[in-house]
Amino acid sequence: MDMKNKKASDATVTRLSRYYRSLVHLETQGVAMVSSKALARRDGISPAQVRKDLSCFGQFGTRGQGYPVAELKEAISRILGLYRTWNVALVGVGYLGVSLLAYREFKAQGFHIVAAFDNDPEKIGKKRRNVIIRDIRTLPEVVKKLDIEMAIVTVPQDAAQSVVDLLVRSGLKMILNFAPVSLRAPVGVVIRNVNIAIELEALSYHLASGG
Amino acid sequence: MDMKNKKASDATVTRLSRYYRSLVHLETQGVAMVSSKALARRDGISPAQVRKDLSCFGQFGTRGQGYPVAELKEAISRILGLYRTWNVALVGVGYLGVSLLAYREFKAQGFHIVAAFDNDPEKIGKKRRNVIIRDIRTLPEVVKKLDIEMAIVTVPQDAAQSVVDLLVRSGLKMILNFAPVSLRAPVGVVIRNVNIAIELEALSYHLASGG
DNA sequence: GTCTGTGAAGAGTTTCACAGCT
DNA sequence: AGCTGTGAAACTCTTCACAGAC
Repeated sequence: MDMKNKKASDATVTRLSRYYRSLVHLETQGVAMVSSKALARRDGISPAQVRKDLSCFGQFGTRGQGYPVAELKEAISRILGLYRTWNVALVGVGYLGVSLLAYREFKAQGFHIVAAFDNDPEKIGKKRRNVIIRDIRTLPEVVKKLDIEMAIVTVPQDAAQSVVDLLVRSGLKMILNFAPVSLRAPVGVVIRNVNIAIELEALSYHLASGG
Repeated sequence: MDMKNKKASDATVTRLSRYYRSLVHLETQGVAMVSSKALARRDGISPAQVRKDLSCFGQFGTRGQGYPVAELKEAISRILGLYRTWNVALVGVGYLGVSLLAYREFKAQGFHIVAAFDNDPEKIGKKRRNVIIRDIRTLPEVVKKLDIEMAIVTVPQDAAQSVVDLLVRSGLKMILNFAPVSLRAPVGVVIRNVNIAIELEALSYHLASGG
């Protein structure tokens, strides 16, 4: 990967994902070129922000013209690692876990959930959405055998830290955590947290404080 | 609400939710006082950050002693609006929607999903997790009748904007959106987005760019 | 001594504004 | 003319450091 990558912040990477979606949409509409202004408006972002974000990774536009939709889409797909597929493990097959197994957007972006794990003997061995549920204790070997690089954690709070420890011991470096708890992991392991209850609390803050 | 509220950023409010969870935990452990340092360590945050965050809303601590766990918990619960219950509508009863209906953390924090809506005649009239699924067209009247103030949107991309428009017309001001698309709403309406695919993309960025 | 509360400094992010290309 | 790319300015958020309270 020979992109210049000055230093993209987390916020920049997140916006890149948005641009990507907009570009996919524009491409299906047959649009060939798009200006930072037009891209920005679609996402409620400033045109300068769009240009700065993109400038972290190279020069994709032509002055006076704008950005070529297809090429920019390709470039972002390479930056975000969407040009390839990723094998993903799902740990914790509760309601949320099952709904993620069925989530189409994942497969569409190249994220394949190839294994699911749980510790409930009732669940182990069964299939949900065509994925077999395995004993959590087999995780380290399955990770190696299936070449898994990412994990999605949807276990209860209490179990989350020990699951993360197990994932780290198994060599995984990318974890998406849905348990409502702060997790510790060694440097080099990237954990992203999705905390649905906290999102609602942020909303209720606005109402409660007289928004 | 007579708190001083200097100007709490989104990040501050999110951290408040974390502190709240830690405080709940500490209270069950019988801990009476906690220092900013101890609170911070539990969440991987700096002690100064904890103090600054709290200082947005008042002075809750005692110098030399720390913060009284029970009182601080109460105060944050008031700030975040957790001292009361909120009636919430769920729009879009797909896999994700159903899993949110079953999400215990919501009820524990006072968020009650009192109505679910869909536009699929197959689903309308049936119950999932003890909540009846209603015709989306009845939303405005049901919102009024059941005193609903928040909505969770789990419909497909294409439908998301029109659902948000309907919610806004029905008088809702707080929306939690799970559709992977940027939404427009008038000022005064707070929309928070949870975009699960984007989270995975941010992870894959780190791996793809040689993390 | 310990620990909070907070102004000031530092770091990071966004916006501005304009040079330079088409 | 229109639009990108980017240094500089503006703004925001975090950390520092210390006065003041126990």
